[in-house]
Amino acid sequence: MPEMPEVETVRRTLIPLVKGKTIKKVTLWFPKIVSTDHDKFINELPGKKIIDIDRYAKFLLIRLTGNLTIVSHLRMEGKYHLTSVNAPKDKHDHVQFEFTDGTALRYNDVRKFGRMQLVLTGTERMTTGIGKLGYEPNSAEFTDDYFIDSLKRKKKNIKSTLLDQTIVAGLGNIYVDEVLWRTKIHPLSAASKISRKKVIELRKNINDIISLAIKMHGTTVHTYLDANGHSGGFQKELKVYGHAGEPCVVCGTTLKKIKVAGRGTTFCPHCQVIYK
DNA sequence: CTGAATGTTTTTAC
DNA sequence: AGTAAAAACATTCA
Repeated sequence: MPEMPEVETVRRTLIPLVKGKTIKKVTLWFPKIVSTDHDKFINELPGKKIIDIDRYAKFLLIRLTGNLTIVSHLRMEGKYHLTSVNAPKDKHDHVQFEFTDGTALRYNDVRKFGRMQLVLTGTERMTTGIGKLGYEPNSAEFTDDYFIDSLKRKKKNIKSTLLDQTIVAGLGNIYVDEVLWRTKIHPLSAASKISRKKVIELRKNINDIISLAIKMHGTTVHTYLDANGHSGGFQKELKVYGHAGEPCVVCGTTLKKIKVAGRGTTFCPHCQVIYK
């Protein structure tokens, strides 16, 4: 489902639904979603209260009393929704957090790719793979110098580089295509060969597009919905993703779709320059 | 039937 | 050893 703007939208819509609620019981209908100890997940959560929800890149961090944090990654299709405890279970509801007030937070995921981990608050970077991530767009650490220097040492193409999360964390397939189109860089360009000037422009566009997408509550292109079941608004702003075969809005050239890093990649063969 | 779909992790291959 | 490409995960839809 989601890249950083969608996860941020989920975070914002989820907080008013669950903050302050106390967990009464946890049910794992599809236990594999939880990749830490299942008994601990079921036994340690009852009695704990949800204090807040944070986010790093595409990871949600559900903060609980008792110094506990549930690290939740929605991967491709994960969704949260609040129901009454006795509402019928959807075919793809996999985890339920039942609260003391009779409501329940359910995790629904058609493809079952999403994962949750229960960790001690403060240890997330050590225990969950968040430690391998690069900086977030719009963070103080994501500077021109850092970005220029990081791209210089990469040996692969720019699309794969932006997707792998180790330099910038939070972009996914949709926003990478959009950002590269806006910066007029061909997705197969060697990351290390892009000029300093273009890298600076690229960083600005990453920041701008992510900010705008968050403002518009994310992008719904497949099945993404926020915690209230609402779709995003940024799909109206997409210029290349999902528009293969249509004319480029800048030059009119037919947008082309290829495969890069195993992912569908749409770009304008005329506007986007290849650096190699 | 075949392939592709918002993503990460694991395996394989240099 | 470290990087990068490929496969795996599971389901639905065109």
